[in-house]
Amino acid sequence: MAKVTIIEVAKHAGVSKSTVSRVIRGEYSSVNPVTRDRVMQAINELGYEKNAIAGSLRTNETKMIMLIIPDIVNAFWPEVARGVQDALEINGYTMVLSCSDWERSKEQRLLMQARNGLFDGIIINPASISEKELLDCKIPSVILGYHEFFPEIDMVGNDTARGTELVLNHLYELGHRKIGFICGVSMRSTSNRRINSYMEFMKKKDIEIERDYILQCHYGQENGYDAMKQLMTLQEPPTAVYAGNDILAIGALKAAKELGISIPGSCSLAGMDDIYSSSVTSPTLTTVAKEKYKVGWQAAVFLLDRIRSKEGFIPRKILFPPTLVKRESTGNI
Amino acid sequence: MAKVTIIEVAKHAGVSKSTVSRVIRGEYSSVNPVTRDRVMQAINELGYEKNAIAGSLRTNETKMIMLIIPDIVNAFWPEVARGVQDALEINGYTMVLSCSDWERSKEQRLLMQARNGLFDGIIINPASISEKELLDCKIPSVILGYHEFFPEIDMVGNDTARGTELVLNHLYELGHRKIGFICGVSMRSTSNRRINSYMEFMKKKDIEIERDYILQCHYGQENGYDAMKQLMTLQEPPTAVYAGNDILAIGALKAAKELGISIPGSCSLAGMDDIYSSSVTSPTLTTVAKEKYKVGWQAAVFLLDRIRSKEGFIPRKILFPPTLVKRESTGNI
DNA sequence: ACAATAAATGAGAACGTTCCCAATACGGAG
DNA sequence: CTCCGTATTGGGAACGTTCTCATTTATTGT
Repeated sequence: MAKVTIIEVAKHAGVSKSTVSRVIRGEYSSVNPVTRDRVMQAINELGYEKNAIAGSLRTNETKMIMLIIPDIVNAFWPEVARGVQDALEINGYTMVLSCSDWERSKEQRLLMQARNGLFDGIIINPASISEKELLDCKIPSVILGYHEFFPEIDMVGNDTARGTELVLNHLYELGHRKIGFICGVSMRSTSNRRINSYMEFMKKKDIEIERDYILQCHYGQENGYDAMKQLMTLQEPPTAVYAGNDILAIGALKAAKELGISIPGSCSLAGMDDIYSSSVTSPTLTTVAKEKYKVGWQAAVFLLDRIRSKEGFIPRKILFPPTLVKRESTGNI
Repeated sequence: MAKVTIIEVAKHAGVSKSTVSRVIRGEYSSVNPVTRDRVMQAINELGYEKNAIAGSLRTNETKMIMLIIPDIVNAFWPEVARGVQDALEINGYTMVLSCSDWERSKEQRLLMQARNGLFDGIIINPASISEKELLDCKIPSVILGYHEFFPEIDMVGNDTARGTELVLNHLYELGHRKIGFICGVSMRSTSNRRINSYMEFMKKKDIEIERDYILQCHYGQENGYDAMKQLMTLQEPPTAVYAGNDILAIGALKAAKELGISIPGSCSLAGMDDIYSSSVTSPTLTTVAKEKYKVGWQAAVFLLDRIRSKEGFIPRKILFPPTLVKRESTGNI
């Protein structure tokens, strides 16, 4: 009943605990095959199981990585998490998933745990912490998503600016010039960048920017709904609307239906993220697919890399190019 | 740079490490307020941070709980996970999330980690392991979902049989007697139970069971699509279809559209799970909402309970009653 | 057959806490 | 003034590994 330790195994096999330890850790090269077998047998007979905690105390590594995301319920993150997990797993690491809920206090509490030596690394989509706070953890880390304020840290995300451009260009090519923009506002800088992308595109195409066409709101379906109603009741409503994410677009679609506006007949509509739901509405939504799994995977790869070769890299940044998913909600003017 | 330990804090504050340890653990009752302050100050000045690993080695607890689910990408689980996490968090525990992918080997690997002493408890939706394997871990555990083969272990889930009954009754009351059933097949016993519920209901209502109305398939959208086509091309197609989950229902809806069958005009359609997507299709889908967050929360509560009062409980089982969500896809015959 | 090298093993000190028990200090009662 | 209970503190042994050396045993070349 009392749990069996390496020492008892050693006694039972008639060797020293050092030898048992070597066998456990798979350091076969330096232990005689026949004693190895004897030890193995002792392990099986006694039902020995290694105490990972004790090992970690000595080696200073836990083979566990903490992944901090704002919210698992949000459809985007689970797939990223899967990428992280799969990449870690084949390298013998375990993923620990936690949510910050965009709350500073939770985020800090989680980081604190990491500092306590429980994790060998952190992959985080930062909600409110600063680069300094992260660096202070003295633990290898990788940033998820585009964040301009973390110059020193590895980063992997999606090139949303490029995504915006893809959508706008698609609408432009369909003949649209009056393009509304329902822009989600997040805690960090992402959404302003999107507005910039929009502005730039318009400038590049020599389209005058109509302030009323740009609406900022939170990322909820009802916000998309409200925004769409607002856009459609302008004296001169846009002929196409780009919503900052699919949830907003779904809300917008609902508004259009209520107003009797045919999509894409009277107005084209496009979203971003390519969540599953956007493929089951009627009409199905044109949107931009971001890399999710791949982002998670790459983040894990970067992190493991850092963990293994401690020093002196320059920070690496990867933004994956998103792809346009053309569906039914966009059409010629 | 070298990390500062309890000993250096002790030196710096001019006390013994025992005293520092007491302060760290918040055992304030047995340390003089003034020395306490001195220790606190030393901690701050040196930037001391407790090494959780070392502590765990001694106390034999890590305050970490492993949650094993088949797949985070599946819309159902994230919310359960949130429930677990929130309940654990307020009790000072951390959730570690891992996915088994319904693979026996992964599941076993995860359990093995738990046996290694890394976790104080397990909450699991078992894919392939047996009760014995779980009990062998000698760690408090809770089963997620309905599983008949775990009599000795606490369990919390949804009463899907009741859910099926709710849907069927709803359709019955709308006048439907010819009810098709697209039944998902899972690795474990759940789906057979659903067929039983269906059979029982039909028997209770004195409706003769038409074998052709019952189709078994995997839980993919395309499977729902195929099944619906099959049902609708029978000589005497059903006037209502109940799909085992929303994904199947969405596939079925697509098939109906292609066949020009109006929903709910010519055929009613209902799903189960109440995933977000089922609220954005046209028509929106009638479905059954299961408790997700609550299930996770309750599982965590049970587990903590077990952890705290080691011995001799009888196993507890809770099945939450699901609720019918009436939407547009069901109507009078 | 002997030295030199390589392979296999063992002994014991870390790792940084917590826990048990002994030691000391401080009051108040007798 | 002494004794005893209580409140604080300190000392050192766990906890179960891994790691560094030293030691023993086998192997090779001459």
